[in-house]
Amino acid sequence: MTTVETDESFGGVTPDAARRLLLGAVQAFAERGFHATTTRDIAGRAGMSPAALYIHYKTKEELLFHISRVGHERSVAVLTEAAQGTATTGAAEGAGGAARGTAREGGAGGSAPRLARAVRAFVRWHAEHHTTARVVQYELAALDAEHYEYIVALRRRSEEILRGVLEDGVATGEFDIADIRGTALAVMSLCIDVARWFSPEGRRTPDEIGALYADLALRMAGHTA
Amino acid sequence: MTTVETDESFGGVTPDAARRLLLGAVQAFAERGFHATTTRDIAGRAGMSPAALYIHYKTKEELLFHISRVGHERSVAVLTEAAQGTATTGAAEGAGGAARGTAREGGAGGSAPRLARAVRAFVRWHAEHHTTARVVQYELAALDAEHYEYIVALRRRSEEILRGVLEDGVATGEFDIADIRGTALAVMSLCIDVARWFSPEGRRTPDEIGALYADLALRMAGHTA
DNA sequence: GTCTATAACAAGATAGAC
DNA sequence: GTCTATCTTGTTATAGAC
Repeated sequence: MTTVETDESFGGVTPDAARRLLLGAVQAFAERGFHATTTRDIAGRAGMSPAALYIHYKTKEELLFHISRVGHERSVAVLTEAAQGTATTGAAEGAGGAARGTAREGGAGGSAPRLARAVRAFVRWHAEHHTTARVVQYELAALDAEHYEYIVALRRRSEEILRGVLEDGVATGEFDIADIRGTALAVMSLCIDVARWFSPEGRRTPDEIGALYADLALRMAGHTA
Repeated sequence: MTTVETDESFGGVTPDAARRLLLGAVQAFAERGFHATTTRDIAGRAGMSPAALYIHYKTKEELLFHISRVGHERSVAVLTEAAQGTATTGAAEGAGGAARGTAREGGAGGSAPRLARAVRAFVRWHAEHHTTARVVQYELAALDAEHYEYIVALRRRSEEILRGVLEDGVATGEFDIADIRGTALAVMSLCIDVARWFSPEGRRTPDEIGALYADLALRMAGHTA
């Protein structure tokens, strides 16, 4: 519980040494930031000499990119799954988009429970994986141009998913929102910032925060229970 | 308008060279982060040699502390002033605290307009001074222990002010909030994160974002117009 | 108060033995 | 695949002339 986040996100990475380096880098980057972290520190945490790092990753930046990529993919996956119900945003899916806009209210597929589930899951992820999330959210500037573009594309996906839920809810009359895009950004922003301030020593569990934030998001969306 | 933020926050700093260094440091820290910024870069932006920096500041960290301190003081002042009405939070003021809790609704001193004003002003500040705000909010970890404590104390002030407004509103029945502390933190978090994503090139002005966020905060507070 | 020059050191990354 | 040793570069901060 108060354990220092083992982070199963990188469980599939092989060989073993590469995974240990990734884990060490996540912790170091989260604690000190990318630029303040030395390759010696990372290698040390992985129980290796500085030189061994370069067998698995070409540069320190590549290590950061790897973390960012996996982290973003996980959080997008969590959000996507939780936001499922009637339909997600257009571009993200091939078939099944026809159901979008069907004025069906309430039920597991209703926009309100979809929004609540999405926010709760997204917030939970950011709290539970706050170490990874911090790196993922606040060290983007250290990526090189090409890698940065790749990550930004993933981030757009998250925004679109959330915006899709809000749009659906407005269409079905469940939500009352004047500025859908602005509200979607605000909700995203609220969730993301959890990574900045969350501490396992704090007085709330990730799920409690998720539940609170789901309620706040529904209020922001003008959902009248 | 699209000007690169002249930042009048540091207008009073003398001598002139010290102010130019502060301004250069803010820009550099915001663009690249504290650790990735070199003293050569800062001095260069101020039109000086690297050595000249050390006449005005003992270390690079001292420069960061100065920025953080002034920035936090400004944002707390902005929030305090905007949140004024009936009363602010207890500790913050000596006399006048007696009015707190007076079940008076509506008007300029009502909790709803106070919350709206506070959020709008706080958000505006974070957008307009996004360069300074970014440094102030995201480079705290680079401060040494003593300076860090000093800044954290200032931050607590902001939280207390906002929480005070929510408490007053619940007391007067203007707001409907189950978890006041959590909601206050969420509203703060929402405002602060503006510094991360705001861009002068974006489609909204600082005041427009402030207005949107004021509305969102009222919704989060369960304010029923 | 500012400069040029430099001390003192730490960083990322590589070479070559094992 | 990992190590020790090292190259190369760039960093903070200081010394001493002007």
